[in-house]
Amino acid sequence: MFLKFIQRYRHALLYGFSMAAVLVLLQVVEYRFLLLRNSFEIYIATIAILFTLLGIWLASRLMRPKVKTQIETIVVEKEVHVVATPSAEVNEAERAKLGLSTRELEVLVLMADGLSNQEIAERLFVSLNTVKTHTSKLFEKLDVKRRTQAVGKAKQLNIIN
Amino acid sequence: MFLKFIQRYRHALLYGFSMAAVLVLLQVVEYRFLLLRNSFEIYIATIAILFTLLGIWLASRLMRPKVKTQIETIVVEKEVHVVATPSAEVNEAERAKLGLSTRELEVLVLMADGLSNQEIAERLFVSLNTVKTHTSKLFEKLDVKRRTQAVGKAKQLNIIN
DNA sequence: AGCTGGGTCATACTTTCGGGTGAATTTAGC
DNA sequence: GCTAAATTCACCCGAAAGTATGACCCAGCT
Repeated sequence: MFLKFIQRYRHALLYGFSMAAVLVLLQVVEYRFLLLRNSFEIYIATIAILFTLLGIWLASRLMRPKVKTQIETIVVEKEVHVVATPSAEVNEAERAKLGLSTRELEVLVLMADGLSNQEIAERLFVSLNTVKTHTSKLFEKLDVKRRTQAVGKAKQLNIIN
Repeated sequence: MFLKFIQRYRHALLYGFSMAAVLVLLQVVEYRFLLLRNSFEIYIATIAILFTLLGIWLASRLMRPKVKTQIETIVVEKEVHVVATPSAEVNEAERAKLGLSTRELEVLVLMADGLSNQEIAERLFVSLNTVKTHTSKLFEKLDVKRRTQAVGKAKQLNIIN
């Protein structure tokens, strides 16, 4: 838990600590070297440059490894699939765990096929408003905000497909 | 000559001017707001944060992907592997076949994570309108009408994981 | 009979999407 | 240098999605 947090936000944390360290360091030496020579500007400029470099470093750190992490996590997911899913069973377990009703599940499936609410409504012979109600509850139960996320999460949990 | 120099190092110059401007600005207001409240640290921290952001921006400007040609040449090699590769390689072949640009692919990936256009815009440091343009072209190239379908098709084609 | 959960529908409102169009700027390739 | 593709951004507009709230019906349970 805690370790994972550190792992995940290690760069941000490191940045924070660096910032603190630099500030402390600069304050220690400020009286003897900088302010004596009436060079407040140099002091600020130093900080500016330092933190610009830090920003550049941060950016290069944060932008790269994203793809890698995704791939790795997905590999894990796939291993799970192999070990424990004959598809239709986990399906039911997860569905029950989340408290999804049959109707909501139907909507979810059609949603995953990329149908619009209107199309889902026509397919299920209900009104558009009804579909919206279902999707709303669906999002609530799946703890997501958008249909794209709902589909993603549902697939990940093996509720559908 | 001189114009070309400006053209080429426009970002660096802009950075320099920004830095100067911020310093001046901060010095103008420092006496009334900051030092009055005995918050020298806040002053420094503000500068640090500002220039960190500037650094990040600079980095994302300067080290942006210029790899288009490389990718396309590599694609040829990787098509050889296509038969026997499950994830990351088929990726490239299909991407090239559909003519998806790097930026479009980035948008696609974030879209598959269930982010809204606004969130994607913030993540990529571009405007909402730009993201919309990308999604439009994506839908066209993937021959779909909605983002849900785009994500589904992309996953099916192994363009994204 | 009363309560509960699922399903249905509505109205009103806000936000997000997506289409269409045009345009400036960069970059790569010729 | 010129061209083509890529990237960026803007404005408008209509459609779709999503939120909030309330209401009605019905089957099953207590």
